[in-house]
Amino acid sequence: MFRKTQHNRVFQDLVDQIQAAILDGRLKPGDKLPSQRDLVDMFQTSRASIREALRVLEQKGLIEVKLGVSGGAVIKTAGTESITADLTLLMQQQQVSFDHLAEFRESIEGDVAAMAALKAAPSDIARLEDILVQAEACLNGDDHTPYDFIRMDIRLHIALAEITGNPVFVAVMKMIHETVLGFYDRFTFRRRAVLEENYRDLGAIVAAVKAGRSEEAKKLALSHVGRFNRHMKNASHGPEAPSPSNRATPKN
Amino acid sequence: MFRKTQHNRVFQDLVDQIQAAILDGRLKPGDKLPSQRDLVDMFQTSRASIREALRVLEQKGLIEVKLGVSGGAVIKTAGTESITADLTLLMQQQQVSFDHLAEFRESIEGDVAAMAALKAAPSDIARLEDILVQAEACLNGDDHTPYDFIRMDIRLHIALAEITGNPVFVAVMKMIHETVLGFYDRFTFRRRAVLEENYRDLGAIVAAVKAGRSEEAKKLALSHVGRFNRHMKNASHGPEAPSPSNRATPKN
DNA sequence: ATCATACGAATGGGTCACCCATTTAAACAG
DNA sequence: CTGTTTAAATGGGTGACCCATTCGTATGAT
Repeated sequence: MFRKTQHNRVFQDLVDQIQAAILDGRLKPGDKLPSQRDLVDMFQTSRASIREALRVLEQKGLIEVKLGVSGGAVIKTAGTESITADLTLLMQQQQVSFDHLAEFRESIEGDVAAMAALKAAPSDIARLEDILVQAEACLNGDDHTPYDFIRMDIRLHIALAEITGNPVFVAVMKMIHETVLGFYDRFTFRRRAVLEENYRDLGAIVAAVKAGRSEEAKKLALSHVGRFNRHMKNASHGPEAPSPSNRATPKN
Repeated sequence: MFRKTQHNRVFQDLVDQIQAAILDGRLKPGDKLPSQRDLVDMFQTSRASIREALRVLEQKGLIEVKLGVSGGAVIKTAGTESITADLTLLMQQQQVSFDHLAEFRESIEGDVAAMAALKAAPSDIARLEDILVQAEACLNGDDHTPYDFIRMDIRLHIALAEITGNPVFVAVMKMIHETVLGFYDRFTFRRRAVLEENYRDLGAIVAAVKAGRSEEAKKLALSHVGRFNRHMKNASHGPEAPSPSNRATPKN
């Protein structure tokens, strides 16, 4: 039951030690780790092992490695990026279908909108309305690009999640929308009427949030998501079932 | 806009390629990657870079590396381990609190129970009832271990998610519960009355699912989760805010 | 023949001594 | 004072090498 002698690999020890230092607060975001060569001296190990450890910490999203003199590994501010990437990965592995995502969205977006309506501060409202303005620009601007409008749609939904103040909702929301984005390559909306309907939905949701009407926001978000999903379904006339495009996890 | 020459690090290219092969299905769980030295020949790179790539893939939970002759890197079955580890990490960084998780649970578990009530097949009911029997054994058996009962509680909730047929719910549910489990080291339930109340809740939920009463199942699940969260809150009388035990990411 | 032991090959883990590209700051020329 | 060059420190990368683990196989005693 006791662990075997030296059963830990060297790089794992390094990862544990550095991670513990970060979690204990001995290393704060923005702090810089010693150079790889100094770490070699400190830990009495080889540079390759040091680098494997840094690679793992980097992948975990705990540090960021920069090049050049006085570059090095700096402790990153905690964020939800890595977990979003991992969940996206899991979804791709498990062959999650668009219907699965749609069902999940319908379960969660209503609650998010309702919570946002209860918690929104004036600055939050301003941010939402700013996104609305940008969305309208994408809709009516000269360079009318449906893809940009969708980006704004997603930004608004994530903004709602951020208003809840709950990072779990933010992480899950980002994950869902980033994965959904993978479907747009095939089923991009080209009908302007659909986009306009979408825009009106967003405006109504923001108005309800602004007024603090949580139940109304919830109902609007639900019908919005439901209608969106139906449009996506109608747009999918392809031979096989929709599946996300096979790009690797982006920007990781 | 085009990426700079060789802007990718070598190990990142390797990670992307191998990961894409796994996600495409060209590499299936159980398959074994070539040996590190063969990969050196195939990719025309150094062994150190190969190993950094394998380390990252290992950390992502995509492969498992074994020692000895005819050891090597085997593709792992998709799992939620790495995601759970990441979420645990976030919680340790105090970015996610128990309250956040609790709020999220209350948002999602009701819908899961309702969907399960609508979709449950007789075999699903049998499985739920089997779990109930085991939970009762943990409660009344000679070796009365609260921890085992909690495991059964979690198994039942995950079983409900599986009945929905939606892998997104399953993944999210596993993630949440496995993370919540990290709190039990400090706030283990020792009062038998709480456990019994929990058990009655579960029985009622299963009964509602069996009868196909989705709304009733939803309400029961909501009150169950809400009461559970209140108990957890009351149990936390410690000086500081509840935070998961500081063990490193388990078995990763 | 059978079983136990010893050996050797292949593998991942680890180390060392290098070299290169990038980046910054100091030194220098105008 | 300004712009340019240069040197140093850093992370990225490579190849040769050794070690511990593991397993198949050969060897040998029974």
